[in-house]
Amino acid sequence: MNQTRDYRSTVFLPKTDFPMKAGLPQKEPGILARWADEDLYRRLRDARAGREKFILHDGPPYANGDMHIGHALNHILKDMVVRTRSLRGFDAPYVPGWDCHGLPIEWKVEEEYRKKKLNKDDVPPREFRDQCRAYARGWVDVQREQLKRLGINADWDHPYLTMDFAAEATIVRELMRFAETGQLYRGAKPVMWSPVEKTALAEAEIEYEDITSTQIDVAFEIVESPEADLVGVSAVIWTTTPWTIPANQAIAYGPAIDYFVIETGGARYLVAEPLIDAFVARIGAESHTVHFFIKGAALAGTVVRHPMHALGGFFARPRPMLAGDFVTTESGTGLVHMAPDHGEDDFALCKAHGIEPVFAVEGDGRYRAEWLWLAGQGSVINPRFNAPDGPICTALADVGALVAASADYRHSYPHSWRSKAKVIFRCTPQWFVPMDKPIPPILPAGADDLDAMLAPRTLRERAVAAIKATRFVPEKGRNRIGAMVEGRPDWVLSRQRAWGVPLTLFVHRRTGDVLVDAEVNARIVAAIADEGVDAWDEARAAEFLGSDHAVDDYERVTDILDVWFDSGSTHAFVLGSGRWPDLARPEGHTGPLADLYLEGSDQHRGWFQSSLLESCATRGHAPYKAVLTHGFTMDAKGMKMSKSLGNTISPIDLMRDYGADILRLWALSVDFTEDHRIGKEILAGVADQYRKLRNTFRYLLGALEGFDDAERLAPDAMPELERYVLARLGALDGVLTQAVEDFDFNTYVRALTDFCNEDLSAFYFDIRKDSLYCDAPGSVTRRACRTVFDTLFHALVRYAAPVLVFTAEEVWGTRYPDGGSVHLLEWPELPAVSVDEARWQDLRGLRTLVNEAIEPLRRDKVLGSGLQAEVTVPADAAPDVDVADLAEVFITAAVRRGNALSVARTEQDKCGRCWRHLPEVAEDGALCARCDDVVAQIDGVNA
RNA sequence: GGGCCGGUAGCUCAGGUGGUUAGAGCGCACGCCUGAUAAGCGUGAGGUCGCAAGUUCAACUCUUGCUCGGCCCA
Repeated sequence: MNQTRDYRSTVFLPKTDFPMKAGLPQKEPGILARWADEDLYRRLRDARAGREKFILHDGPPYANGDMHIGHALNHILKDMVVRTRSLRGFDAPYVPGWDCHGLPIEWKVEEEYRKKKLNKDDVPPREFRDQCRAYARGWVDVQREQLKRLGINADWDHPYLTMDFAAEATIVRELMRFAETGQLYRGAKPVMWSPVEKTALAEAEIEYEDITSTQIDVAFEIVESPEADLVGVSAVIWTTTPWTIPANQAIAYGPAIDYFVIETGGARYLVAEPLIDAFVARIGAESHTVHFFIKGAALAGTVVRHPMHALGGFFARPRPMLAGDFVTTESGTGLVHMAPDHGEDDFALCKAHGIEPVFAVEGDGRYRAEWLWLAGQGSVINPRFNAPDGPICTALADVGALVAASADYRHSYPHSWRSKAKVIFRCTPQWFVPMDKPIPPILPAGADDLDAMLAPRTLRERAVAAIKATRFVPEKGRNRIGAMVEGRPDWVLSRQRAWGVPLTLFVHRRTGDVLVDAEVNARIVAAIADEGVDAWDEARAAEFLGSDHAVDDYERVTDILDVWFDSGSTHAFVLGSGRWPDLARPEGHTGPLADLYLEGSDQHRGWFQSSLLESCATRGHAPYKAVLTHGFTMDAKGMKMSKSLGNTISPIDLMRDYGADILRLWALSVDFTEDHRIGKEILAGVADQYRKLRNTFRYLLGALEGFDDAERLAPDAMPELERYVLARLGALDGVLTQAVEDFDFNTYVRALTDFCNEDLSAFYFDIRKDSLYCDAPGSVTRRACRTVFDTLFHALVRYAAPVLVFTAEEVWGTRYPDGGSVHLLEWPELPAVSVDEARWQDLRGLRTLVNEAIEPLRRDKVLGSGLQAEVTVPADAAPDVDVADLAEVFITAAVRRGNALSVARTEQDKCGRCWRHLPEVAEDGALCARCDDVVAQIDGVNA
């Protein structure tokens, strides 16, 4: 026994096959394949059958292009929501969907035609739509695989597509609800119109870019006025859209603005006072004289004539000067030319004075063939058409009305985001949903007259009320969508395109009324459910109208619906149709069908709003109980990602390089409610965090090797350290539970990692190494420790499962190879323990002080390991704790009490097995009493 | 140009209704251990809280302006 023996083989070291290095990119696909084989999604549905539902309704991404970082973030968050609710015991189904109709896809297909030198107009519409359908289908399949790779647990085999025939039929049915309740009207309004795509565009389809335009000053001769001195003077307007002059019908002035008549070069001009200098500079005059002042309000009743009045007809009509509160003196002349066809203010002001639009510009941007000036010419967005030497300016100059013209005005101008071409405001007949028209109330069963009186009267009022009733996370979303809904104009539903759901309406040719006939509508819906939107064909009109209506009496509307109407109806065809039994609400359910909509903050104007309006109009309430919004992902410097800047980061690349679990951990670590960043350094940090979590599991797995139930101890029988750790776990559980409730995932992840770092790795694991490695397997401390490890394992693997979906499965499978999927488990139930946490906090504070005191001795090479330190603590520190227990918690040799905190190197010899320095150890390398017993046992067994 | 939101250590984030030397984790530096080892432990250094005024006895926290960035809109 005098020989030093190597006791390594007698120490119970952690033992596991769970590798330290994850190799996620290689490992994850195999786990995905297993989930697919086992149909994990369906198994989870079965496991939660009958439970309370939590329904997240997936907003449909557009089926065009590869998954980008925004898609990845959005779907990871959705998956986290669904998985955490499922873990909490809810039945939380996840039916993914795609938005398939609309201009971008149509445009791509047209582009393919152009490449083949084909003209879209030569292709039969049906064939064209088939191509669009195939194109959308292709991207659905691509995106589905990319999203699956993120580990999203969804019903991938049964997604919803807005181009499914059943979906198209439901959208049509929803439109009919609007018609039935009088919430549709055909009006003429200036809408954003793209002459290139020949269609009206939604605001979402517009982008603004700086361009240089021609600016012109045009003189309109005053021919009548209550102010006699004004007759013969030229009212000067300034514009950057010369092409609108041929549609001019009035001039607006600001009633509060001061105007002057000035004279230069023999002509007299009416101009707003603050703008005189700029005007004079534009016309290049050397000098001018001021004649007289006139207040804007005094211009009422003044009439001018169009510079081209000699053309007769439309141009010969008098142009009134009208008061407009939108007129400012920021630029121009303080007089604004009014073309009701081509401006919102213009339209409204002229309408108020009985001046109607004239529809002079056709869809392709040319003037109508019979228009007296510029007939058949255009396009109006062509810079040369508007140029100082173009046809408009030339004609104006010829009649002496062009006072100034230069092609040098820089400003921001709307463009079609698809074609990048300039768009114009243009009056066209369009279909609208009125925001402020009184509509019949939708009342719950049992409502009385008072309820009816108090019910919101208009769609806008309904929407505002619904916003009040909705939970917003974060709360600021309520303010944002609320302001938009309160200020938004009527909803333009119609588009003059081919790829979309038709407005399946018949309009009476004489009365202009929309036909509302339940039988006709039923025939239309049935046909579209069978054949898709192609069924809305002129040849079928008689069939749809049936015997009650004469085909010749009705005009079949050929417009298609704004795609926002499609997506705004998803709640109807996904949640309300019964086609997805998992999403069915129990009998008698009222109110919103979705618990949650979760999208980027841009959707306040998009899907959140279109869904809100659609549902309020047809059901009287929002389709969702809560709305969760996330910000946008920026690059490492906080700048937005764009192809042109070359700073885009692809989630597909990240999964290849790091693995989906790293991407998920990133998404769930940042404050997604704000804009947030991603970059190399950030991902490196996330990867470090991941390794720490992984090693925590690895250590637990290793330490739990061979653990069985017989070893288990009740908390009451455990040392206080164990009960303290269980209490810490309980506190963590509370934080995580609340974080799930609040959708506060960054707190969730941080609480989890902090616990693993601070409470486990740096504290509990470190302290219990001695017991775990060296105590006899049957010892109370070791059994208590392993029992707590088991509890920790079961809790942590569940907490981690919604975040690190692949790693948690790997962890679970390592311990329970036949234990099924970790993702079928529910939230852990923890033993109830009570300890004085404050006392432990003090003790840990003392532990830190001890460590600080040890450090100088280490530096001076007096000692290395803390086990060589003999610590004196003040007598009043932790008075109720035994010094032996203090030594254990501090991981030092003996602790004794004295006056002040001090540390010295121990005199005791080191046990050859547990390396502790104890008085009973006869010499360095000999055994302490505890180890002597354990080794004897082991030798006995092996003998 | 307008509305809304945001800018706290290298990174990710905490910092009720203004009040002692602004915190955590990670990273980093230095050290320890070599029986979690491409791991574990300890100590430490890092912040004029975007900038500038103002209110106040006192502001990261309130007000205004500016700046940078973002979303939406024109």
